[in-house]
Amino acid sequence: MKKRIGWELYRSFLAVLQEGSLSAAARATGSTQPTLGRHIDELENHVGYSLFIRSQSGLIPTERAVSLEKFALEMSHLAQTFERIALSNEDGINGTVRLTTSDIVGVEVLPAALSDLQKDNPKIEIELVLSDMPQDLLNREADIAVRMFRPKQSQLIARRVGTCKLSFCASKQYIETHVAPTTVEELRQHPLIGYDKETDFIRRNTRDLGFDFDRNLFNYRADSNIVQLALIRAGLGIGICQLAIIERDSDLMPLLEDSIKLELDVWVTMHEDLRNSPAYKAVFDALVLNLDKVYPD
Amino acid sequence: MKKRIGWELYRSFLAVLQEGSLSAAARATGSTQPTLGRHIDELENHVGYSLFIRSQSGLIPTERAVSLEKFALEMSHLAQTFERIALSNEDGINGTVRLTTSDIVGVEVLPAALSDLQKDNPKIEIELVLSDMPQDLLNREADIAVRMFRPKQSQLIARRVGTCKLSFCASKQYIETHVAPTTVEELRQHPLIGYDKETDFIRRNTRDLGFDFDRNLFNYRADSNIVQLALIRAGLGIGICQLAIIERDSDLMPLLEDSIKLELDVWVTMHEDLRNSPAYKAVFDALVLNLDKVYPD
DNA sequence: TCGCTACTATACATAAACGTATAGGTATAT
DNA sequence: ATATACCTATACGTTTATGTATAGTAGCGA
Repeated sequence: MKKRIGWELYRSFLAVLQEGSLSAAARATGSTQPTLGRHIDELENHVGYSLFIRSQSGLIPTERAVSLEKFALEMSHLAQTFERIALSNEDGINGTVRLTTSDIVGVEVLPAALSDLQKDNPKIEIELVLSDMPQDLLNREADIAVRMFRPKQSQLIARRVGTCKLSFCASKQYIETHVAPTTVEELRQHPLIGYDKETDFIRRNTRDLGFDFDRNLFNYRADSNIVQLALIRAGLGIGICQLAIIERDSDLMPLLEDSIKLELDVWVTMHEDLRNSPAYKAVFDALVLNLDKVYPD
Repeated sequence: MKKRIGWELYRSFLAVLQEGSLSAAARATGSTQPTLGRHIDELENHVGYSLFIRSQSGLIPTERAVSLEKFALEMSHLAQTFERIALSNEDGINGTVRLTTSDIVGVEVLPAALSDLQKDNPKIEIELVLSDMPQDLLNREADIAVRMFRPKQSQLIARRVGTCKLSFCASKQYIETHVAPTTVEELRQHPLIGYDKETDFIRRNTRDLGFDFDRNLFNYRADSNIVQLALIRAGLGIGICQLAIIERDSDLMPLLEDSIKLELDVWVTMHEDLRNSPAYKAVFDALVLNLDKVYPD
């Protein structure tokens, strides 16, 4: 009531919450344990109740502390963005840009797509956040996102770069030791690799696919697409993968290529606040250019 | 590059930017002019360039400073939200809730709709922000919004509470001294009150209205709906107003009530982060309940 | 059981941040 | 012209915040 809470307290609060102890938070922030302790104390007697219970193994957040974390976290994202934008020079394209994509795109597609960019603008640093959450950009966890759906938020600049086709596939080794299926029905004779949890995204996109998908169909289940791909590559069975990835890997063979009509739009998205910063624009443009080749319409 | 920018600096930066001078910012933050000056200095030699040019009339922000303002501003909104949520008590519904609505709803409708709430929960404090921006909630400028369109952001909890019908109307005094129009065509004989700038919102909602709207049609133009209403009440002519408001004001008479088929959905919206805070929930529920009566389907 | 390594809490000296006071400058009004 | 009301910049003493050092406690592995 008396005075406003100092913003440094939010920062310390978040650090302790994330690191789990005053000492660890001190290491992470470059401060010291007593200082962090004092900050937490100050914050606590500001709000009037306990935010952490002290223990020998660290500070355990109370329920209310957890419920406040997201605000401090967003502040931290904004502070980072502020710093990065402030430090990105106007003449000469440089700075750190944070990308977020699905795991599979981050591992299989982006490195190649970004190599040109690195050549042209060696001073740009890229941070890659693998995640499927649609809200990373709004929370400022990332600056630019590559996503398989159209973003809904009006605060975002979005560009559609192409179509991502999916297909069944297996490793060459698997094909050589098994009889390749020629119809969808024959798939049931094979060990199948697929998802575990049915997400909204999967539900939406498998609805009008022609045949029913169900997690019980799969012999190997994994929610991570890179894990699925690793299983396919190991020759354990047949799975679904982006055609673009299959074609670039001589060890993978597409199967029943025309049987599955699953095409996803590929979008590159950026927060509109970053439009005027040349580094972000350069990365955005490079992604649009290169992903357009990877995912032709 | 060496150390992170202290979060207090962002706060001071924002204050100076908003207040226009070190001294004013000092007054606003409860700090002092030398301290603010030092903070700005520190921030500047952190980023490596000048953020303000010092003058006798205060500090004038450079272009880059302006481009950084939004991040500090959002941080400030989050800090405020943190504080308010932290201080809102769990047992006993209290705390400060910030509402945003259009000016006309804020002035004509909300006070009555909130009176019940105030009776039941005298400890809740309401701050009212009059604005038409759809993004106030995302920027954390407000906690709950009453809007005439469906919010697009998935991070928001939205509830449709009813339909807002619009109608032509005039003051009783005007009707008594003029011949009331009986057809749309006769409207042209009368002084009309309407908008000045054609916003997206107006364009969308007047498209399939039957007759062309154009700002040149209006003899009195104002973008603010409360101003339009004031002009109508003053008996200057015929304008458009919410039927709910017309019916509650015995001085206003609806005209050609069936000629204009313009119905807007009324939505109450809240950031999902606030769902668990009882004060916000109470206000949200009260708004849904009371606006449902004001705007029946 | 002993030693090692976590951790928090406290004490104390120091360095950093701060506020007060003041100088100096520039408008605007009297 | 002179007074007033702004503003920034600088100097200086003081408070405040911080880091170092240490004590005390719990857990873990040899």
